[in-house]
Amino acid sequence: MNVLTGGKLKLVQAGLRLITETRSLTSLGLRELAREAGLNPNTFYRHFKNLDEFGLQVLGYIAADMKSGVRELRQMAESSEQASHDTVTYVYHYFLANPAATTVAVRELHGPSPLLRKALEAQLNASAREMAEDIIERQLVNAVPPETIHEISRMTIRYILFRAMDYIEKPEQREAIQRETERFINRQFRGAMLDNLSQGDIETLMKESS
Amino acid sequence: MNVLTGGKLKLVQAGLRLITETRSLTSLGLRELAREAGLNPNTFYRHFKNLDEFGLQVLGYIAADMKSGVRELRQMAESSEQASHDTVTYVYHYFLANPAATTVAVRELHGPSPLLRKALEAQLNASAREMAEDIIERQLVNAVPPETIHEISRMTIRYILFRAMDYIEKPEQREAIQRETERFINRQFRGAMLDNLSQGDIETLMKESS
DNA sequence: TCCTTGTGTATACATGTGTATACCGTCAAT
DNA sequence: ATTGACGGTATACACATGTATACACAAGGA
Repeated sequence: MNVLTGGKLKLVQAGLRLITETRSLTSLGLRELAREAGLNPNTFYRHFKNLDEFGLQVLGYIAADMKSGVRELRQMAESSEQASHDTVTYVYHYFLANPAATTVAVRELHGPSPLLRKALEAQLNASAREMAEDIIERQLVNAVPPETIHEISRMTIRYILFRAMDYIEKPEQREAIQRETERFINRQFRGAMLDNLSQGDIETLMKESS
Repeated sequence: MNVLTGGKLKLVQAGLRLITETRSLTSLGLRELAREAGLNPNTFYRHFKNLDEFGLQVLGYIAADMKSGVRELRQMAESSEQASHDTVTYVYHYFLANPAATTVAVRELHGPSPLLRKALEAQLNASAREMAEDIIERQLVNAVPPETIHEISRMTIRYILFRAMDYIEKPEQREAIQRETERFINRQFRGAMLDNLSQGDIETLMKESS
């Protein structure tokens, strides 16, 4: 049984709630958690060996959740422009719907715990790989070699996560952030098409097209 | 007198030392700090009102230091490729030489304290503005409108900071990270040159050049 | 000379923390 | 019907934390 019930669920939810407010996963206290969950402090031990295990488990659930979310992303899209727009829209909406999970991910990705950092990085790389393979399979940008697509995917995933906090916290900037992210992606891929051209080549190319 | 002396200096240094190890600025304790500094816990109060003020001051010193470092960046560079290479080299070396300051910046940029976050963001935006104005003044990429240069600068600054932790912690990846970052910047600017072209335009352009 | 100011120390207190031990109800299996 | 695991509780302990008050001592100006 992998699903959360009862006290364990309450504790995890309490953790996510606290994190969204002001805290970070690694700074949560056992008593604090129990208090927020409305349980006796010692109940914590019924479900987790210590706080590290708690953190890892929370991360695990978040990862599973995100993964199932991203999987739904495999949709139709005619062009790469279209794809980037759709993807960005979807991902940001996901972040907005799961602010706690997003905050955890952003905070702990550079947080003080090497354990959590490693786990999160693996998770991000997996997402990036999926994204890249999707792009390659659907031949959205076949002018760019696969390895470059993977690299850009990794960058993009991180950039989006980076902007996610602002997206969540500053509603009036959401549209701007989303468009900015789309520009980011498009410039990366378009720029990558010119990777093997020298700067001189590009300058003459630009003059020709004007 | 803006320079740090005696106990105050010791406390700030202790803070930076602790942060580089495992901690984050906002999670530092007053007693912990004093212990690391070899001082009596209450000496802390002689210099700082509370831990928030301590954090802000530390950030202030870091910001001042970084600013003076970045200012030295205004150097000669023939082309934008050359400039991006030089800049990236310099910035990463700076990070390497100031791991504590870098770690603080990365951690707190998305950390739990809104106060520190705001302060850091302002600092980053200032750096990005400087970078953009430098690029514009020296006409390194005059095919791209100023507003776009500013946008790319903001993205770049954040991306570099993002990668800084890996750069510091994984020596064997440093070269790779640096080259990756250069590609990032070049693709952004090259991609931006094509901003006002449709996807069809680009495809024909690519075919012509082959 | 005295007095103030700056810096560091010592002691003390209330509060919060992680953890250990022991107790209790529910419920399913034997 | 008894047993044992599971989830939850109560009490207690040792320790760390932020903070308040009071003391010490050096340097400098009046």
